[in-house]
Amino acid sequence: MSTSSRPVRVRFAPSPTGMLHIGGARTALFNWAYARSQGGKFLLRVEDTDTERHSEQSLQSILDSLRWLGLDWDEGPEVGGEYGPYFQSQRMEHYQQAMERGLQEGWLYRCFATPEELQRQREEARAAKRNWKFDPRFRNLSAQEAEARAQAGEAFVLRFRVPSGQSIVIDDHIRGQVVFSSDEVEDWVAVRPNCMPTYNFVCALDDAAMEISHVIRGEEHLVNTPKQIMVYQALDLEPPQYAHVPLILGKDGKKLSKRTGDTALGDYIAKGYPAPALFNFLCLLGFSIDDKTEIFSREELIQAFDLRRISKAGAIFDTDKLHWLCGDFIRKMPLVELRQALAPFLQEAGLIDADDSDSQPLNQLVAAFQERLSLFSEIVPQARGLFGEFPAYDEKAQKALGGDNVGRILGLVAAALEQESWPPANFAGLVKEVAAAEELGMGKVMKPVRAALTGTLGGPDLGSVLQILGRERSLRRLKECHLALEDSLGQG
RNA sequence: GGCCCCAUCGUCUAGUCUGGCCUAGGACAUCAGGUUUUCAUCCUGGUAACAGGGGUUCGAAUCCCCUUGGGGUCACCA
Repeated sequence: MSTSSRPVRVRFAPSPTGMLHIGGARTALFNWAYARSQGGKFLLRVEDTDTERHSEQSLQSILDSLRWLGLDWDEGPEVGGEYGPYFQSQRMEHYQQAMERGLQEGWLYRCFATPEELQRQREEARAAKRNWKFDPRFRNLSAQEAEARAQAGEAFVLRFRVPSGQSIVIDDHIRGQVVFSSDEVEDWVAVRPNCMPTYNFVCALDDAAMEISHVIRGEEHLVNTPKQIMVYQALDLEPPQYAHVPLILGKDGKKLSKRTGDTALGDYIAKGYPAPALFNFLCLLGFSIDDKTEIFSREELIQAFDLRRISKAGAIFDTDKLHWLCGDFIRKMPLVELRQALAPFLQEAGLIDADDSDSQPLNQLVAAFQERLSLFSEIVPQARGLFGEFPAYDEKAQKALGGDNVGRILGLVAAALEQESWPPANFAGLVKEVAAAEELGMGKVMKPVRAALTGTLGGPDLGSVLQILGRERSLRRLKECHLALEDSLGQG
């Protein structure tokens, strides 16, 4: 059967050695989108052949991250499937068979060179500015001798016998035709001395066993592809189709790394990035629906997804645009949802009680800041000044409070406010009256009032601020500020 | 260094396969105005790119070659 007519089966194959990387998340996303757009299957396979490094905790956090992004898998951990197991550490029998076959058919051979020897050879070659491939001494050792040395207990690895003089052609969906010469490929290690197979070997073996039709992965794997294709050829199987996605770059133009910002999806979750915004943004990195569409839903993506619309060049992770997108999502969220998203951050900061998810002040806070947030966590410093203790006056506020008659004005506003029912029906009108009586512009009154109320000059309209603060706290802040100013006047 | 990939505004990109509709479109950022009691939002407008050089062609951002630049990779990691 030709690969093009095979049912679409794609996989994301994380190695549970840490949190899910942003790049990995996007790769998973593209795989998912392709499967969903083609009516195929999206599977997860855990690459845990390096027993030293993998951890259950990493796996859980990776699965959580994928779920958070809304990437559901049809086969894999926790859901099973017909092609399992989906943990490489549980697939040893499969690999064992292939090893034996490879040894028998001669495309795998035992290499007895020690790591130290190889290391030395590499260094020598580097010093002599020579290219070094591998130690060829064992490539043509007779089967009997190799067998004998193995029997004698000598440690060995299994190397893949790379044929010489061949062209390996990859018809990449994104990159077009890429040709490698087999002469450039070393006799790579397929099986470690402890019998654990290595990545390139199991990857091909499992992709074949799981009938993966399309391998969609990061461009850093492009150079591995010839090795994997050779495994298919040795097994007399047809390789899958490939699509190598460009890398996500940091501000420095290099592969995104911790140096230049958060690289783990978990970091973004913790900081309160809205999931649909991050989902959308990840798509925009290296993919476009058309010349205009910036914001789209999962359904619209599935509808429009096409491997041909993935670009070839690497993309810098543009946090400015991400923040804009997040803010846009937040502005469009129904208030109830936004409140639910914000509540955990406020609770964590001790600004609301665990059972307070629907109080009036909270609802007003949410409404007042909806258009001022780009991340959920940004509500915390804002709420702190309104729900918590009065924050210190910032520089601009101090300046606003330093004008002539400010103390007097605050007193007037406070007095007028005290006469009003609560919440005041028309606070702006009230301020206007005070301003008119004092023959001042409205701003001359609003500014100091705002400063007295919030300690700063920016923020939601004061009508909302009053409601969030409540009558008692509002009046207290105004009066305290008023008194402080009168005092300093009296003294000075 | 070898091999491989890539190259449009500062950034993400459309346009490239199937040359002409491109006086190169959109978005973010930025700048300037407007709305608003401040901030934010919102609206309007501006600045800003086909890396360079050769070809091919009536015509090239688009095809070919070279140069330059950037990236990836060279493990008993994945």
